[in-house]
Amino acid sequence: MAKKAEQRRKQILKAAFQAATEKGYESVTLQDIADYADVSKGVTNYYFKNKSDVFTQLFEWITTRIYEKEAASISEQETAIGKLEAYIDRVFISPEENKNFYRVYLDFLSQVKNNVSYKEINQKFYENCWSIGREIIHQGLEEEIFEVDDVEQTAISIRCMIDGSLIQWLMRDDDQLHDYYRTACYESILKILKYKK
Amino acid sequence: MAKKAEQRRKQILKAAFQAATEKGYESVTLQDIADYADVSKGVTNYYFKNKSDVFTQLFEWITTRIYEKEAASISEQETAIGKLEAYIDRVFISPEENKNFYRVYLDFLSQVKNNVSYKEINQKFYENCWSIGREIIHQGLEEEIFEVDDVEQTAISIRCMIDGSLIQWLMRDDDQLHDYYRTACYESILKILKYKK
DNA sequence: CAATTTATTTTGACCAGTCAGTATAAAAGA
DNA sequence: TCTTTTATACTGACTGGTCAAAATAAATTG
Repeated sequence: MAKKAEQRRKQILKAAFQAATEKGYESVTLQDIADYADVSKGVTNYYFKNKSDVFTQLFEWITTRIYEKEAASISEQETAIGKLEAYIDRVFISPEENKNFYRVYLDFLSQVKNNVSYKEINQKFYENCWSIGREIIHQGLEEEIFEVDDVEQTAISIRCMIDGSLIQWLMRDDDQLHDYYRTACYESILKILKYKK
Repeated sequence: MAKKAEQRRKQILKAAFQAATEKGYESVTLQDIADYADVSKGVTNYYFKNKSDVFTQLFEWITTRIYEKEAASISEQETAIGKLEAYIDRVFISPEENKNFYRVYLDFLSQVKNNVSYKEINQKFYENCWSIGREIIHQGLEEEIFEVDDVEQTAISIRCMIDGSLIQWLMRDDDQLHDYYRTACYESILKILKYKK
C-alpha cells in the first residue's frame, strides 16, 4: 500500500516538474499538475498537504537529483583533472537533457527569499556541491598539480563559477554557446586552482 | 506636462519595484503597485498598457541602473586593480543597499525563459557587464600585471564569477558572509586574470 | 468460495476569494 | 467648455482548497 502511495507521489511530482518547465513555477495550478499526471484535481490534495507542499518536495527532489548525478560522474574518475572534467561535463550536459532541471532550479532560487524551507533545501544542496569541490581539490593537491591555500574558499568559488556560467548560458539560450561556456567555465576553474600541467 | 507624466511613470515603477522586493515578482498585483505608489488602480492602467508592460520597463530600469552604478564606480579609478576593487565593492555593496536590486533582478532572470523582451533586456545588460570586464582587462594588460590570452572569454568569465558569487551570497542571506563572498570573488577573479603583483 | 462489510482512493462539482482589465464617474486643468 | 488625469465600481475568468459521493480494493465472515 505504501508502495502504491509512493508511486503516486512520484507521479505527481513529475507532473509538477513538467508543468513547471513549461509554464514556470508560479503560474502552475493544481489543475495543471493534475492534468499532467492524468488524474483528477482531488488526488493532489489527497497526497500532498497543499500546493506549497508539492513544490517543497519537488525542490528537494531536484536538488538531490542534480547532486547525485554530479557525484556519480566524478566518482567514476581517478585523477583530479578527470574528476573536474567529468563534473563540468555533467553540469553542462547536452542542451535539453538537464537544461530543464536547472531552469526549474533557478525558478526555485528566486523563491528562496520568500520560503524558509527552500532556503534550507538549497543550503543542503550547496554543502553537497562544496563537498564535490573539496574532493577534486584534495585529489589535485595529492597529485601536486594544484596550488590552493584555502580549500574551503576555493571549493565555494568553484561552485560560484559553475552556477554563474550555467546561468549565463541558460539565459542566453543559444545551443551554439554550449561548448563555449563549458570550456570557459572549465578553464577559469583551472586558473582558480592554479593548475600547473 | 510630459515631465509630469514621466514623473508618474517613475513613481509607479518605483512602487512596482518596492512591491516586488517585498512580495516577490509573481505575486505582485496591480493593486499592490497602486498602493505603494499611493495612487488608485486606474492610474497604473493609464500610464502602462498592462501589468506585463510595467514589469518589462522595471526590468529595463533595474538592469540599466545596476550597470550605470557599476560603470560609474570603476570610472573613478585609474589603475586596473583599483577598478576591479571598485567593481566588486559595488556589486557586493553593503547588505540591504543594493541587495534588493539583485533580488528583484534574480526574480526577473527566472522569467527570462518565458518572455522574449526580458531576454533581450538581459542580453543588453550582459553586454554592458562584459564591456566593464574588458575595460579592466585592457587596463591590466597595459600595466602588464595580468596575463590573459582571450580577452572576450575572460570578460565573460569575470561576470560569471560575479553573478555566481552574488547569487550564492544572496541565497545564504547571512550578513556575516558579506565580506567573505566579496573577498572570495575578488581573489578568484585575480587568479583568472593571472595577476602578478 | 462467495457474499458482505470495511477501508482506501479517486472524482469533480462547488465555494469563497483574488485578479487583470474595463467602464464609468469625478475632478482638475487649460 | 473640452481635454486630461485620477478615483471608483464592476465584470468575467480563474484559483486553491473542500467535500460528499462514487469507485475500487481489501478484509471478514458464513
